[in-house]
Amino acid sequence: MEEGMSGFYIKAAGVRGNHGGGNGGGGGTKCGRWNPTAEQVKVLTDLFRSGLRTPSTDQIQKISTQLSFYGKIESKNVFYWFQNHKARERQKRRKVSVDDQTKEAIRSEEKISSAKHFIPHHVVESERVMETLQLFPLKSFDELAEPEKLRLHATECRDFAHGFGVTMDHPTLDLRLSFL
Amino acid sequence: MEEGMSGFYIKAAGVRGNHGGGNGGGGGTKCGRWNPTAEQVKVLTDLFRSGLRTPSTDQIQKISTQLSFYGKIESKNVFYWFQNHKARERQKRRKVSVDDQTKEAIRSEEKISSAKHFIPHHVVESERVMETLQLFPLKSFDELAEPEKLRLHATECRDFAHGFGVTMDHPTLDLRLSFL
DNA sequence: CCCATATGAATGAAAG
DNA sequence: CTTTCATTCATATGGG
Repeated sequence: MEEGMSGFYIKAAGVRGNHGGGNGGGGGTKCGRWNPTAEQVKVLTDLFRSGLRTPSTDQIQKISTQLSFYGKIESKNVFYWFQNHKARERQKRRKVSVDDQTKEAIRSEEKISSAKHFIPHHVVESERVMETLQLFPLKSFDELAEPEKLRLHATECRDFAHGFGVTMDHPTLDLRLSFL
Repeated sequence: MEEGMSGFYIKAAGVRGNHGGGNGGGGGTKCGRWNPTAEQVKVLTDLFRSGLRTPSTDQIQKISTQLSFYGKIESKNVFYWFQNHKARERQKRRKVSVDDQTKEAIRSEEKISSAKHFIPHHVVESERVMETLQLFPLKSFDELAEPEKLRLHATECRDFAHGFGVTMDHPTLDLRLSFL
Protein backbone atom coordinates (compact mmCIF):
# COMPACT_ATOMS: atom_id res chain seq x y z
CA MET A 1 0.00 0.00 0.00
CA GLU A 2 1.10 3.53 -0.47
CA GLU A 3 3.20 4.93 2.19
CA GLY A 4 1.21 7.49 3.92
CA MET A 5 2.24 8.98 7.08
CA SER A 6 -0.62 9.97 9.15
CA GLY A 7 -1.05 10.89 12.63
CA PHE A 8 -3.31 12.79 14.71
CA TYR A 9 -2.91 14.99 17.54
CA ILE A 10 -5.24 15.63 20.24
CA LYS A 11 -5.08 18.86 21.87
CA ALA A 12 -6.97 18.92 25.02
CA ALA A 13 -8.45 22.13 26.00
CA GLY A 14 -9.05 20.96 29.45
CA VAL A 15 -11.78 23.38 30.08
CA ARG A 16 -14.96 23.69 28.25
CA GLY A 17 -17.23 26.56 27.89
CA ASN A 18 -15.03 27.79 25.19
CA HIS A 19 -17.06 28.20 22.12
CA GLY A 20 -17.49 30.69 19.47
CA GLY A 21 -15.78 28.72 16.82
CA GLY A 22 -17.13 29.82 13.56
CA ASN A 23 -18.00 26.68 11.84
CA GLY A 24 -19.40 27.12 8.47
CA GLY A 25 -17.93 30.47 7.93
CA GLY A 26 -19.12 32.43 10.81
CA GLY A 27 -21.66 30.26 12.40
CA GLY A 28 -21.79 29.86 16.07
CA THR A 29 -21.46 26.20 16.42
CA LYS A 30 -20.16 24.81 19.58
CA CYS A 31 -16.62 23.69 19.70
CA GLY A 32 -17.33 20.22 20.80
CA ARG A 33 -16.43 18.77 17.52
CA TRP A 34 -15.67 19.75 14.02
CA ASN A 35 -18.68 20.33 11.91
CA PRO A 36 -17.64 20.33 8.29
CA THR A 37 -19.28 22.67 5.88
CA ALA A 38 -20.80 21.47 2.67
CA GLU A 39 -17.88 22.82 0.75
CA GLN A 40 -15.38 21.06 2.92
CA VAL A 41 -17.19 17.80 2.58
CA LYS A 42 -17.38 18.24 -1.12
CA VAL A 43 -13.67 18.74 -1.49
CA LEU A 44 -12.88 15.87 0.80
CA THR A 45 -15.25 13.61 -1.02
CA ASP A 46 -13.82 14.69 -4.28
CA LEU A 47 -10.34 13.92 -3.14
CA PHE A 48 -11.48 10.58 -1.92
CA ARG A 49 -13.10 9.86 -5.20
CA SER A 50 -9.95 10.80 -6.96
CA GLY A 51 -8.32 7.94 -5.22
CA LEU A 52 -6.87 9.54 -2.19
CA ARG A 53 -7.40 7.27 0.72
CA THR A 54 -4.60 7.72 3.15
CA PRO A 55 -3.13 11.17 2.79
CA SER A 56 0.32 11.73 4.11
CA THR A 57 0.99 14.23 6.78
CA ASP A 58 2.07 16.66 4.19
CA GLN A 59 -1.07 16.24 2.19
CA ILE A 60 -3.19 16.49 5.25
CA GLN A 61 -1.62 19.80 6.01
CA LYS A 62 -2.24 21.16 2.58
CA ILE A 63 -5.78 19.97 2.50
CA SER A 64 -6.40 21.39 5.89
CA THR A 65 -4.97 24.69 4.91
CA GLN A 66 -7.10 24.88 1.84
CA LEU A 67 -10.22 23.86 3.61
CA SER A 68 -9.66 26.31 6.37
CA PHE A 69 -10.91 28.90 3.98
CA TYR A 70 -14.37 27.52 4.30
CA GLY A 71 -14.30 27.38 7.99
CA LYS A 72 -12.51 26.25 11.02
CA ILE A 73 -10.69 23.03 10.53
CA GLU A 74 -7.66 21.31 11.85
CA SER A 75 -5.32 18.74 10.50
CA LYS A 76 -6.71 16.05 12.66
CA ASN A 77 -10.15 16.60 11.25
CA VAL A 78 -8.88 15.79 7.82
CA PHE A 79 -7.02 12.84 9.15
CA TYR A 80 -10.05 11.49 10.90
CA TRP A 81 -12.28 12.16 7.97
CA PHE A 82 -10.25 9.96 5.72
CA GLN A 83 -9.83 7.31 8.32
CA ASN A 84 -13.52 7.14 8.96
CA HIS A 85 -14.55 7.40 5.39
CA LYS A 86 -12.30 4.62 4.34
CA ALA A 87 -13.16 2.45 7.25
CA ARG A 88 -16.85 2.89 6.81
CA GLU A 89 -16.83 2.18 3.19
CA ARG A 90 -15.08 -1.02 3.90
CA GLN A 91 -17.36 -1.70 6.78
CA LYS A 92 -20.40 -1.38 4.62
CA ARG A 93 -18.89 -3.58 2.08
CA ARG A 94 -18.15 -6.16 4.63
CA LYS A 95 -21.71 -6.38 5.74
CA VAL A 96 -22.70 -7.25 2.27
CA SER A 97 -20.26 -10.04 1.91
CA VAL A 98 -21.79 -11.76 4.85
CA ASP A 99 -24.87 -12.81 3.00
CA ASP A 100 -23.81 -15.98 1.30
CA GLN A 101 -21.09 -16.65 3.75
CA THR A 102 -23.50 -16.83 6.60
CA LYS A 103 -25.56 -19.60 5.26
CA GLU A 104 -22.53 -21.54 4.35
CA ALA A 105 -20.66 -21.01 7.50
CA ILE A 106 -23.39 -21.89 9.88
CA ARG A 107 -24.11 -25.28 8.48
CA SER A 108 -20.69 -26.45 7.58
CA GLU A 109 -17.52 -26.57 9.53
CA GLU A 110 -15.84 -24.70 6.79
CA LYS A 111 -15.66 -21.76 9.05
CA ILE A 112 -13.02 -23.32 11.16
CA SER A 113 -10.74 -23.75 8.22
CA SER A 114 -9.76 -20.15 8.34
CA ALA A 115 -6.26 -21.00 7.45
CA LYS A 116 -4.94 -20.67 10.90
CA HIS A 117 -1.24 -20.31 10.65
CA PHE A 118 0.66 -22.44 12.99
CA ILE A 119 3.13 -19.88 13.90
CA PRO A 120 6.23 -21.21 15.61
CA HIS A 121 6.54 -18.47 18.13
CA HIS A 122 3.04 -18.77 19.19
CA VAL A 123 3.49 -17.38 22.59
CA VAL A 124 0.89 -17.05 25.14
CA GLU A 125 0.49 -14.46 27.70
CA SER A 126 2.04 -15.25 30.96
CA GLU A 127 2.46 -18.25 33.15
CA ARG A 128 2.28 -21.12 30.77
CA VAL A 129 4.12 -19.26 28.14
CA MET A 130 7.38 -20.86 29.02
CA GLU A 131 6.13 -24.29 28.41
CA THR A 132 4.97 -23.54 24.96
CA LEU A 133 8.02 -21.68 23.99
CA GLN A 134 10.32 -24.38 25.12
CA LEU A 135 8.93 -26.52 22.43
CA PHE A 136 9.99 -24.03 19.85
CA PRO A 137 13.38 -22.78 20.86
CA LEU A 138 13.84 -20.35 18.08
CA LYS A 139 15.16 -18.00 20.57
CA SER A 140 15.32 -17.99 24.25
CA PHE A 141 12.40 -16.38 25.86
CA ASP A 142 14.45 -13.59 27.21
CA GLU A 143 15.64 -12.61 23.82
CA LEU A 144 12.34 -12.31 22.16
CA ALA A 145 11.02 -8.92 21.55
CA GLU A 146 7.97 -7.95 23.45
CA PRO A 147 5.54 -8.27 20.64
CA GLU A 148 6.66 -11.72 19.86
CA LYS A 149 6.48 -12.83 23.38
CA LEU A 150 3.24 -11.26 24.17
CA ARG A 151 1.42 -11.57 20.96
CA LEU A 152 -1.58 -13.69 21.21
CA HIS A 153 -4.33 -13.89 18.78
CA ALA A 154 -7.55 -15.41 19.82
CA THR A 155 -7.81 -14.37 23.33
CA GLU A 156 -10.09 -16.35 25.35
CA CYS A 157 -12.51 -14.54 27.47
CA ARG A 158 -11.97 -16.11 30.75
CA ASP A 159 -12.17 -14.12 33.80
CA PHE A 160 -9.38 -15.99 35.38
CA ALA A 161 -7.14 -13.33 36.66
CA HIS A 162 -8.96 -12.28 39.70
CA GLY A 163 -11.76 -14.63 40.20
CA PHE A 164 -10.01 -16.95 42.53
CA GLY A 165 -10.52 -15.94 46.07
CA VAL A 166 -7.41 -14.07 46.72
CA THR A 167 -7.76 -12.71 50.12
CA MET A 168 -5.42 -9.93 49.45
CA ASP A 169 -6.35 -6.61 50.80
CA HIS A 170 -7.41 -4.30 48.13
CA PRO A 171 -4.59 -2.39 46.54
CA THR A 172 -6.41 0.74 47.45
CA LEU A 173 -5.06 2.28 44.35
CA ASP A 174 -2.08 3.16 46.37
CA LEU A 175 0.44 0.75 45.18
CA ARG A 176 1.52 2.59 42.12
CA LEU A 177 5.09 1.96 41.19
CA SER A 178 5.88 0.25 44.38
CA PHE A 179 5.90 -3.06 42.68
CA LEU A 180 8.37 -2.20 40.03
CA MET B 1 -16.17 17.75 27.11
CA GLU B 2 -17.90 16.00 29.84
CA GLU B 3 -14.78 15.42 31.75
CA GLY B 4 -15.86 16.93 34.91
CA MET B 5 -19.46 16.51 34.26
CA SER B 6 -21.94 14.15 35.62
CA GLY B 7 -21.88 10.53 35.56
CA PHE B 8 -19.49 8.02 34.60
CA TYR B 9 -20.65 5.56 32.17
CA ILE B 10 -17.72 3.48 33.06
CA LYS B 11 -16.76 0.89 30.62
CA ALA B 12 -19.98 -0.93 30.85
CA ALA B 13 -19.31 -3.25 28.03
CA GLY B 14 -22.74 -2.69 26.76
CA VAL B 15 -24.52 -5.52 25.15
CA ARG B 16 -23.87 -4.71 21.64
CA GLY B 17 -21.41 -5.43 18.99
CA ASN B 18 -20.35 -8.51 20.78
CA HIS B 19 -18.69 -10.31 18.01
CA GLY B 20 -19.86 -13.80 18.37
CA GLY B 21 -16.87 -15.35 16.88
CA GLY B 22 -16.90 -19.04 17.30
CA ASN B 23 -19.33 -19.39 20.11
CA GLY B 24 -22.97 -19.04 19.73
CA GLY B 25 -23.94 -16.47 22.25
CA GLY B 26 -22.19 -18.38 24.90
CA GLY B 27 -21.19 -16.68 28.05
CA GLY B 28 -22.07 -13.32 29.29
CA THR B 29 -18.64 -11.92 29.61
CA LYS B 30 -17.84 -9.72 26.74
CA CYS B 31 -14.46 -10.34 25.43
CA GLY B 32 -13.78 -8.67 22.21
CA ARG B 33 -11.01 -6.56 23.35
CA TRP B 34 -9.61 -5.22 26.53
CA ASN B 35 -11.58 -2.44 27.98
CA PRO B 36 -9.51 -0.80 30.64
CA THR B 37 -11.11 0.45 33.77
CA ALA B 38 -10.53 3.93 34.97
CA GLU B 39 -8.26 2.65 37.67
CA GLN B 40 -6.15 0.73 35.24
CA VAL B 41 -5.79 3.69 33.00
CA LYS B 42 -4.91 5.81 35.91
CA VAL B 43 -2.09 3.57 36.98
CA LEU B 44 -0.79 3.19 33.48
CA THR B 45 -0.89 6.89 32.92
CA ASP B 46 0.87 7.45 36.14
CA LEU B 47 3.59 5.08 35.20
CA PHE B 48 3.96 6.67 31.84
CA ARG B 49 4.10 10.04 33.36
CA SER B 50 6.75 8.87 35.69
CA GLY B 51 8.91 8.23 32.74
CA LEU B 52 8.21 4.65 31.88
CA ARG B 53 7.88 4.36 28.16
CA THR B 54 8.97 0.96 27.10
CA PRO B 55 8.57 -1.43 29.97
CA SER B 56 10.54 -4.61 29.87
CA THR B 57 8.83 -7.93 29.72
CA ASP B 58 9.40 -8.31 33.34
CA GLN B 59 7.81 -5.05 34.18
CA ILE B 60 4.93 -5.68 31.90
CA GLN B 61 4.28 -8.82 33.79
CA LYS B 62 4.32 -7.08 37.11
CA ILE B 63 2.14 -4.27 35.95
CA SER B 64 -0.27 -6.66 34.42
CA THR B 65 -0.47 -8.66 37.58
CA GLN B 66 -1.15 -5.63 39.65
CA LEU B 67 -3.72 -4.26 37.30
CA SER B 68 -5.53 -7.54 37.13
CA PHE B 69 -6.97 -6.66 40.45
CA TYR B 70 -9.08 -4.03 38.83
CA GLY B 71 -10.30 -6.22 36.12
CA LYS B 72 -9.38 -8.59 33.41
CA ILE B 73 -6.17 -7.73 31.73
CA GLU B 74 -3.37 -9.44 29.95
CA SER B 75 0.25 -8.68 29.47
CA LYS B 76 -0.17 -7.81 25.89
CA ASN B 77 -2.67 -5.17 26.82
CA VAL B 78 -0.08 -3.43 28.87
CA PHE B 79 2.44 -3.78 26.13
CA TYR B 80 0.12 -2.32 23.56
CA TRP B 81 -0.99 0.41 25.84
CA PHE B 82 2.50 1.72 26.22
CA GLN B 83 3.24 1.40 22.58
CA ASN B 84 0.16 3.27 21.57
CA HIS B 85 0.46 5.86 24.21
CA LYS B 86 4.01 6.63 23.36
CA ALA B 87 3.40 6.70 19.65
CA ARG B 88 0.36 8.88 19.95
CA GLU B 89 1.98 11.24 22.28
CA ARG B 90 4.57 11.78 19.68
CA GLN B 91 2.27 12.08 16.74
CA LYS B 92 0.07 14.35 18.67
CA ARG B 93 2.81 16.73 19.38
CA ARG B 94 4.04 16.65 15.85
CA LYS B 95 0.67 17.49 14.48
CA VAL B 96 0.01 20.19 16.93
CA SER B 97 3.00 22.15 15.92
CA VAL B 98 2.07 21.69 12.35
CA ASP B 99 -1.41 22.77 13.02
CA ASP B 100 -0.21 25.96 14.54
CA GLN B 101 1.78 26.70 11.49
CA THR B 102 -1.13 25.99 9.30
CA LYS B 103 -3.13 28.86 10.57
CA GLU B 104 -0.33 31.22 10.06
CA ALA B 105 0.45 29.86 6.69
CA ILE B 106 -2.98 30.68 5.52
CA ARG B 107 -2.29 34.31 5.35
CA SER B 108 1.40 34.46 5.36
CA GLU B 109 3.39 32.96 2.66
CA GLU B 110 5.19 30.24 4.30
CA LYS B 111 6.32 31.44 7.55
CA ILE B 112 8.49 28.71 8.76
CA SER B 113 8.85 30.29 12.05
CA SER B 114 10.43 27.52 13.90
CA ALA B 115 8.78 26.81 17.08
CA LYS B 116 8.70 24.43 19.88
CA HIS B 117 11.40 21.92 19.67
CA PHE B 118 12.92 19.92 22.38
CA ILE B 119 9.94 19.88 24.52
CA PRO B 120 11.11 18.69 27.89
CA HIS B 121 8.70 16.15 28.98
CA HIS B 122 5.71 18.09 29.94
CA VAL B 123 3.73 16.70 27.11
CA VAL B 124 0.47 18.27 26.38
CA GLU B 125 -1.13 15.15 27.67
CA SER B 126 -4.57 16.44 28.20
CA GLU B 127 -5.88 17.92 31.29
CA ARG B 128 -4.75 20.76 33.34
CA VAL B 129 -4.02 18.23 35.95
CA MET B 130 -0.71 17.66 34.38
CA GLU B 131 0.72 20.81 35.70
CA THR B 132 -0.05 19.94 39.20
CA LEU B 133 1.31 16.50 38.82
CA GLN B 134 4.53 17.69 37.43
CA LEU B 135 5.24 19.37 40.62
CA PHE B 136 4.92 16.14 42.43
CA PRO B 137 6.66 13.49 40.45
CA LEU B 138 5.81 10.07 41.67
CA LYS B 139 3.68 11.40 44.40
CA SER B 140 0.15 12.30 45.13
CA PHE B 141 -1.90 11.34 42.25
CA ASP B 142 -4.65 9.85 44.25
CA GLU B 143 -5.78 13.23 45.29
CA LEU B 144 -7.12 13.85 41.91
CA ALA B 145 -10.78 13.66 41.42
CA GLU B 146 -10.32 11.36 38.57
CA PRO B 147 -13.39 11.28 36.44
CA GLU B 148 -14.51 7.83 35.64
CA LYS B 149 -13.98 8.37 32.06
CA LEU B 150 -10.54 9.22 31.12
CA ARG B 151 -11.32 9.94 27.59
CA LEU B 152 -9.50 12.99 26.60
CA HIS B 153 -12.01 14.65 24.51
CA ALA B 154 -9.58 16.97 23.12
CA THR B 155 -10.55 19.33 20.47
CA GLU B 156 -9.43 22.60 21.60
CA CYS B 157 -11.90 25.28 20.90
CA ARG B 158 -9.89 28.26 20.15
CA ASP B 159 -11.44 30.15 17.41
CA PHE B 160 -9.24 32.10 15.18
CA ALA B 161 -10.50 34.68 12.87
CA HIS B 162 -11.94 33.18 9.84
CA GLY B 163 -13.71 36.08 8.48
CA PHE B 164 -10.52 37.87 7.78
CA GLY B 165 -11.74 40.10 5.10
CA VAL B 166 -10.10 38.52 2.22
CA THR B 167 -11.67 39.31 -1.02
CA MET B 168 -13.99 36.45 -0.84
CA ASP B 169 -13.48 35.12 -4.26
CA HIS B 170 -13.93 31.67 -3.00
CA PRO B 171 -11.69 29.03 -4.43
CA THR B 172 -14.64 27.89 -6.41
CA LEU B 173 -13.99 24.44 -5.20
CA ASP B 174 -11.76 24.07 -8.13
CA LEU B 175 -8.60 23.50 -6.32
CA ARG B 176 -8.92 19.83 -5.86
CA LEU B 177 -5.63 18.03 -5.88
CA SER B 178 -3.90 20.91 -7.49
CA PHE B 179 -2.35 21.78 -4.24
CA LEU B 180 -1.21 18.36 -3.35
C1' DC C 1 -39.37 14.54 23.87
C1' DC C 2 -37.43 10.28 22.39
C1' DC C 3 -35.44 7.45 18.98
C1' DA C 4 -32.76 6.37 14.72
C1' DT C 5 -29.02 7.34 12.06
C1' DA C 6 -24.69 9.62 10.35
C1' DT C 7 -20.31 10.73 11.52
C1' DG C 8 -16.49 12.91 14.34
C1' DA C 9 -13.20 11.23 17.75
C1' DA C 10 -10.71 7.84 20.30
C1' DT C 11 -8.08 3.86 21.07
C1' DG C 12 -7.06 -1.21 21.32
C1' DA C 13 -4.83 -4.34 18.28
C1' DA C 14 -1.86 -5.44 14.83
C1' DA C 15 0.79 -5.19 10.57
C1' DG C 16 4.99 -3.38 8.33
C1' DC D 1 9.09 2.39 15.97
C1' DT D 2 5.58 3.87 12.47
C1' DT D 3 1.36 3.41 10.10
C1' DT D 4 -3.01 1.20 9.38
C1' DC D 5 -7.22 -1.38 10.59
C1' DA D 6 -11.27 -2.39 13.37
C1' DT D 7 -14.41 -1.28 16.86
C1' DT D 8 -16.37 1.61 19.94
C1' DC D 9 -17.89 5.93 22.19
C1' DA D 10 -20.21 10.29 21.72
C1' DT D 11 -22.67 13.78 19.61
C1' DA D 12 -25.10 16.35 16.04
C1' DT D 13 -29.26 16.24 13.45
C1' DG D 14 -33.74 15.02 11.54
C1' DG D 15 -38.12 12.51 11.90
C1' DG D 16 -42.04 10.90 14.45
